[in-house]
Amino acid sequence: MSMNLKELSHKLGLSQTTVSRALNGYPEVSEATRSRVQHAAKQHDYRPSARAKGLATGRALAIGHVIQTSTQHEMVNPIFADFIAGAGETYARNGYEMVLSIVEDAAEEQVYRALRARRAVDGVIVHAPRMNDARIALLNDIGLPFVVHGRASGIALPYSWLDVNNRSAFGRATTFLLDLGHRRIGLVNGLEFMDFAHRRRIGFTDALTARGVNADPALMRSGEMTEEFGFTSARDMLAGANPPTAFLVASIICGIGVRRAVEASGLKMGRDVSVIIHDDVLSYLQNGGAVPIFTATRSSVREAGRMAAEMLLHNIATPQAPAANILLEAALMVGGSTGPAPQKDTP
Amino acid sequence: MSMNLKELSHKLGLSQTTVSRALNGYPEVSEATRSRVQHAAKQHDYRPSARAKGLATGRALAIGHVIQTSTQHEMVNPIFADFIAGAGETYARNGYEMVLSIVEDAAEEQVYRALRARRAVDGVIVHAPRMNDARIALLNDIGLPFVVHGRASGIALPYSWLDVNNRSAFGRATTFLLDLGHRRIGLVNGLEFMDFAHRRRIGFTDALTARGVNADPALMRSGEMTEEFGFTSARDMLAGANPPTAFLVASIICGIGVRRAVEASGLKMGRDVSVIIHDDVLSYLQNGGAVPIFTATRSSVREAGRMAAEMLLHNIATPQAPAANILLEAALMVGGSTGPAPQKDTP
DNA sequence: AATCACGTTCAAAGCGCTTTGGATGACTTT
DNA sequence: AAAGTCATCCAAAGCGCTTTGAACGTGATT
Repeated sequence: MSMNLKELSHKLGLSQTTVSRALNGYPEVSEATRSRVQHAAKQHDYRPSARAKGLATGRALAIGHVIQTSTQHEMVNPIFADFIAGAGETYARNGYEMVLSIVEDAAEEQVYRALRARRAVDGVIVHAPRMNDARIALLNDIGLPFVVHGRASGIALPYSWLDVNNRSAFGRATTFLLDLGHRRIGLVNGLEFMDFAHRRRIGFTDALTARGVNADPALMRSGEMTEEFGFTSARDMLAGANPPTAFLVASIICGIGVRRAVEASGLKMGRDVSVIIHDDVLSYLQNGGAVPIFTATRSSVREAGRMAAEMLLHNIATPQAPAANILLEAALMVGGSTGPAPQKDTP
Repeated sequence: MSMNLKELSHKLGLSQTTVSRALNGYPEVSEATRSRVQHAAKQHDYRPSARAKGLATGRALAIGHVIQTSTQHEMVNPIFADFIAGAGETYARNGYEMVLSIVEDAAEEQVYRALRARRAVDGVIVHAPRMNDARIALLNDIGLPFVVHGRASGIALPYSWLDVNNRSAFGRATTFLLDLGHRRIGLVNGLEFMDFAHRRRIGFTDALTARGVNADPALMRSGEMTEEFGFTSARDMLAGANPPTAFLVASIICGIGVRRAVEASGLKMGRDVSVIIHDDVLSYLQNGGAVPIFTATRSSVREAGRMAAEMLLHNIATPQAPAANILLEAALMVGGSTGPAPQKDTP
């Protein structure tokens, strides 16, 4: 159907060398022939075969994203779609392809090795790093360029990452609640072997102790960040002896569950109970319209995808460059879900 | 780093031909040498270069997924992550790769042409078909195998698709509400140039007229299926002169917005207002735990991804086979969001 | 007029596989 | 003993590009 280099060059009465060079912008081609070639290429919709080009150049012109799905829950990370939407824009602009591997936790190492051995990609983005994540050493080992979305506490050697300042974000949110008079604050966190969740808890507890408030273990939950988890966590805490007047919640999805629990308890969010969520600015689950539903620490994951992809392409282009790091600060946006702590009934 | 065929065959004292054949399961190799080769390959972690193999065989061993993101809203289809999680499992089992292209609506045709011309993929899955979707003719034209997730009304020629029976699902849900005594039912639908949304409306209105109930245009909204859209649609309808006692809602995300509006109006979902959603069984946004939050028409989009991928691989393997179609019936699952219509105050 | 430099073009090798069309030797068959 | 079968193996061509090294013609230099 569509033509190849041989046919195109034949049709033009030129050698494959010249045509290839004309199209790839090499200087040793006269401007006259270059434009003649470009015209013909456009006209016949010629595009070099990705495989042949990759074979010849040794570069795959593709980036891998390996996404885990826990066997038990079949859970897909909800921020994933927006992250790759952002990254995909960067790839498209630079002539790269994005290849996705879905993999169960256990087989993950094999997938990275396979990507490398088959020369299927020029680099990978590491998603959802855990503490002491083994993938970082592995990728260093096999020499596959990578950028981590997040960080992995406990890893000594330098590596490229892009992360939100989770500690500071949750610290500021906690202080904000304290300023409103809240003293009993519930934390609805992600799984704490995930690095971001660990950092968020540190930010939370540090901010509490800085004000002389004790972090009550009964008010801290961690789990897979589903709506149901938000609901049951908040419901149980609210049913306790000394219930919280505020919640700090790891995601908008959890936050929706928390709201459901608050309302199921006959309370009103923003009046009886304050809620702050972390908002990744998911395109399909925006935090309200003009005025945010939830007060939130906010950082666009789509933008993170764009930037992480750019870092990676840069790493690939200049392999000798040192590891780069980007730490984004989340914005604390006030919405309708927070207010002053309700006055205690005085006897 | 990792070795190639030449090195491996040299190390074994065999020709490349024999090693290649041994690994690819051809019969003209003795069992003794075959196992010797397989051992050595495993030991040295040899895997054929994807590019070289693709070039030699003419097959890409990759499937393309082109996902749109409207320029205006930067909206990513929320069902997307789970669909490709399902499809990815199928690909992994069959040695295929998944390549993703993010594209703005306008440039879509170009992306398909490019995938074909560059021989980057052996086939594609078409997501989110619109009515009279132009992509179907295009793909037929350029001869790129494809399977549509959904259908496109108005297309004459046969093509492979896998779809949920949206008309029947929304028809049954409507009848269910009518049986509960509801007569004023609001429809919160997707954009109606999307084929699935169109079919759902037909199912809804047909079921109403079958019972002699008029479909009130004031009770039908269509838009991008965000939480905010669900909220504003329900809020406005509830504020009308003759408000609905029930809602039929296109997705769980919209449903969450509808619930917010119901509660903001001081009403209780399941008692004052009934709500039925369509539930795609998104892994990160499950419809409650043991007992569903929302009564729902339910069909797993992850399972759809698995099946669509299988259809496509089958189409590729046997190109002469006729177009295949799969129509899935959604399950109507009763949850806590529906109940009998409230009695009208009789004067 | 011979040499040099330069801009432009090309033939051919190579990337790492698969696959075609033999070769080789052992074992039967006649 | 010659011919035919069969199971194994191999050399080499080919997939569609990029890139090396050389050739060619033209105008400037000596």
